[in-house]
Amino acid sequence: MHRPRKEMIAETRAKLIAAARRAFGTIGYAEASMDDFTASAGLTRGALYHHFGDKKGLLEAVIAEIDGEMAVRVNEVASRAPTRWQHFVDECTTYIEMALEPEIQRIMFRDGPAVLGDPAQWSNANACVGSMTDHLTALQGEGVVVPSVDPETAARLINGASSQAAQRIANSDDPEATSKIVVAAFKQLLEGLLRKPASQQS
Amino acid sequence: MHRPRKEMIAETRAKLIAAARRAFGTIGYAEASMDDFTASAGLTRGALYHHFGDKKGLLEAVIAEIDGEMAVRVNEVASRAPTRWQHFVDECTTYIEMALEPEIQRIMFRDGPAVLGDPAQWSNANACVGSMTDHLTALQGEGVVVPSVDPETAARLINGASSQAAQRIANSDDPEATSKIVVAAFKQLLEGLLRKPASQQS
DNA sequence: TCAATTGGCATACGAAGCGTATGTGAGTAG
DNA sequence: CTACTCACATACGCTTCGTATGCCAATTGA
Repeated sequence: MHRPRKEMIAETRAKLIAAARRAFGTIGYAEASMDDFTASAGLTRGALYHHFGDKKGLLEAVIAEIDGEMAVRVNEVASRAPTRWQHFVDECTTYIEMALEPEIQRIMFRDGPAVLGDPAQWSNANACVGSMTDHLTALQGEGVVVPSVDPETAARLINGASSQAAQRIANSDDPEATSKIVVAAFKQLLEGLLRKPASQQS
Repeated sequence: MHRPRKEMIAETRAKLIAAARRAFGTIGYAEASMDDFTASAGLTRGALYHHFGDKKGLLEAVIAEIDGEMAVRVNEVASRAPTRWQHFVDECTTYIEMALEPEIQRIMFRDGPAVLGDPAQWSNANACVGSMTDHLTALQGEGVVVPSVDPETAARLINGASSQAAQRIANSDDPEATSKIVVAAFKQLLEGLLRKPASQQS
């Protein structure tokens, strides 16, 4: 039998990622003891070092997994929507909603950048921004969005605003009410990208 | 003599903050050994714990200092400018320029949020956002900015976009050229806040 | 001026946590 | 069946952190 072997290895990797994800998402990367969360997966640090090199390597793996999940969720919501612009806006607001989840917020927007540096430089995790960039490019082709902005740049800026939006909602006393206010402001900013019907440039 | 005593204490605090600021700004908060950088100031961890409680407390002090400096610099640039809207835009771009400095980027936008949490909740360091909020409020009063957005929320979102803008420029191969592209996209987003002359809403 | 006291800062100690070097046993190939 | 590979555990030393304790200069009050 060749399979059981490979399957066990894959399972070990998966268990480590799952355990680390739980730890990173709750108590945070810095506070998460490798001894503790590997033990919670029924393993030791030996397995961790073997598969991921070090703690940062494991974080990268966790981030890649989450990024993949986020991309799927964004695309699901994005698929339905009357216009492409609406599609794009939905994508952004979905992004904000996901960033509300403590695990995503902590790992993707807080500890991740602190430990691994600028997310734009992450080799494995940029599916969401890539999707937004594609839509902006298409919208420019359709004449909906002003042609002067660089799509990827705009996507990154929007990404930054989304992160702040999510934090503001999450830390609010009244998330429901705050959400309305924040999303409204966010959409208002997005309108800056739209080509205005009559006049132009200020 | 009552002064020398107080002066020595203040000097000790200042030396600790300066040493920590240097360490945090270069190698980063996590990698900065308290033994090392206190020694570089001719002191020990004893002084650090006495004055700041712990490493995080010292980081807070460093952040408060930097925030104060940033507020001064923003206000300097802000003072001259023909219109209030231009004033506001200049404020934002100055903010981006400051975020380009490695020390500020690392401490204020990377390690700070990772260690202390959402910057919006920092009690001592919010001068810059406060200033932007004030200007947005005034601009709404003048009818320049759409009345529907919450000023502080907008300021926070812009802040997030600024941070991303700075990172994008800083990590670029050609910062000069990238800067133009990024700032252009940033300003475009800001225009979403402007009340349009003729039509409205899309 | 001199004792008592405060408090600023250093030293000493214990507890984790991390990374590496090494060991071991199960699977695999020739 | 033997030798090798490799997934993973164990063991060790180093660094770092937090606290408990000690010391000495500066201040205070008589």
